[in-house]
Amino acid sequence: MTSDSEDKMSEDCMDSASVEEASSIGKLGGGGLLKKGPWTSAEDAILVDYVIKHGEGNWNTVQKHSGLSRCGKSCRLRWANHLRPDLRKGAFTPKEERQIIELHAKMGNKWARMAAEMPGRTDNEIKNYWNTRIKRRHRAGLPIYPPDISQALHENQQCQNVGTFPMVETHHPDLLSTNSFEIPAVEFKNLELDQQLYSPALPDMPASGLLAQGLGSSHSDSLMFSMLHPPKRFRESRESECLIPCVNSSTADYFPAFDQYPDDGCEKITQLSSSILPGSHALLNGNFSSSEPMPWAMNPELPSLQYSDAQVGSWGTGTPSSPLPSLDSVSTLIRSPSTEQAQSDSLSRRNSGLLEAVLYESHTLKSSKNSSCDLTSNVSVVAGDAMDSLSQNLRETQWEIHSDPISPLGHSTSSVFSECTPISGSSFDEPHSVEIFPECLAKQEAVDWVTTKCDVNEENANQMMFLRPDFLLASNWFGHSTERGREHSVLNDTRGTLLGGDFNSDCKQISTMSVSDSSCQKRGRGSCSWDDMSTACELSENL
DNA sequence: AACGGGATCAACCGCCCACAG
DNA sequence: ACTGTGGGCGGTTGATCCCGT
Repeated sequence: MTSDSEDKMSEDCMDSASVEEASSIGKLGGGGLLKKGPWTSAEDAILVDYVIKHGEGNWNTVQKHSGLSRCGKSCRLRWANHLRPDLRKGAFTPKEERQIIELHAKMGNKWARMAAEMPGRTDNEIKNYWNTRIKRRHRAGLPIYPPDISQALHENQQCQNVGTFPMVETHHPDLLSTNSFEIPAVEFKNLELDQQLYSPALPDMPASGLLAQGLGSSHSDSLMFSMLHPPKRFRESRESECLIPCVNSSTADYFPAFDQYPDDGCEKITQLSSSILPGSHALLNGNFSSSEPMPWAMNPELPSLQYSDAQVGSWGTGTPSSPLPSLDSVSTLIRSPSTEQAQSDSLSRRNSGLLEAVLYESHTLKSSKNSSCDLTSNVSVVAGDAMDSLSQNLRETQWEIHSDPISPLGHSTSSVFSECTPISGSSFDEPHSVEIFPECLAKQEAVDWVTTKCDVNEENANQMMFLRPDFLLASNWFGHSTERGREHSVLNDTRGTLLGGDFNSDCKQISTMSVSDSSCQKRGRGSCSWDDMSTACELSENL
């Protein structure tokens, strides 16, 4: 449908006021005016009935076949976001929250693709969650991504370069479609990293992500924006079906290594998650967080992927006020200089353009701290090496800045760097560390287990209920509490009842514990969200 | 109890792409 | 090659909820 046609269709969707008026005068139904606004249980039932009989698709025929006075798009959305029997309703679990952040670091604002990685979750849910989280973090002066995410990402950047795993996108369509930022897999073969832990996902860096998230220094803004803002959107869904082997599969499917740690709780998850974060937004987004609120993290109006020129400029220029940390403090812990040198030796000029900007950024960052660093100044480098160099810089940067134990990915970090993790008091990124004590992890696992069980049951319930003959008659199946216009799943409420109290309690408890014992080097997630934990930590500190 | 502001989320909007004719 | 249609996507809006004062 063309924009015009769709616009026309949208126009056909009259506003709520019109709906009420029309309803009162009997104009609804039969293909006349189309209703807008909140869906009623009856409408849901009609739509479900239609889908059962006709299947998904042909949404514009819903009105004709079912008499539902909704435009096709509205029907599709309602089905996809609320009525699908396989939906997982309810709050995101800590595990899911983590996954969202990781996926966003990897994909950017590709909500649909992210949703595809999270069975039962909708793009809308994820988008809302993310936007809310971003607002919160901005307001709190926190970076978008936990430092560990970025660090893990950089770690993985190299690990995946090993290129032994064929999974996931090896070339992001955005990149391929927009510029020369193609990173030949062969370029990674020379890299040596024996991080078995890591999965091999190759960088999946949407142009928009790379671009807006951080490569955009004031210097590179103009350069890369022109390069990376191709047609506004690049069709990804279908390509993803090819590139992502397990669309709509479980996390374990997408990240096969999960299968190895079915019971290890979030630690394994974080370990694994670190492996799925190839160069991406986080690369240049959240990983610059330091123990102080970043200026660029203070602008609450900027979209998640956008930073002011001043912000990004400060990265590249390495001004005295720049939050950039020491770059070389831990490089040897990560990879031997010889390895890096060897990679540098493999530089070529095949890839330029964006990569130049990447490397330039990398170089600038590093040189800002240590002008004697022998990082190559050649801005025309192999993509792999460019990213590697940048990764190295950022990793080092983060290592020094974020020796804090707060990050949920601390496990992965610690696992990667073993016992070398410096002890730090706190960080303002995740304002205060929420360290995972063994008992905390146990709680996390317990919560996850309960959540999982509930979800399973919920899904089963959905599926079974969906098959019940009285399903369509029982509009309350949806658990709609029309009170005050909101809809709540009965199941969700039940789950919330089951989890809510203890969950929150655990969060505060964990936060208190971690604040009180910053020497603990075990880092990772608690049983609550980062933001919740951050908030709890703040409260703890205030107390 | 009333109020205000932030948080949340369902729904919509505008744009775009794939595909069939 | 062109056009129309179906459908998907990301961004935005607005209603409601929640919580602190």
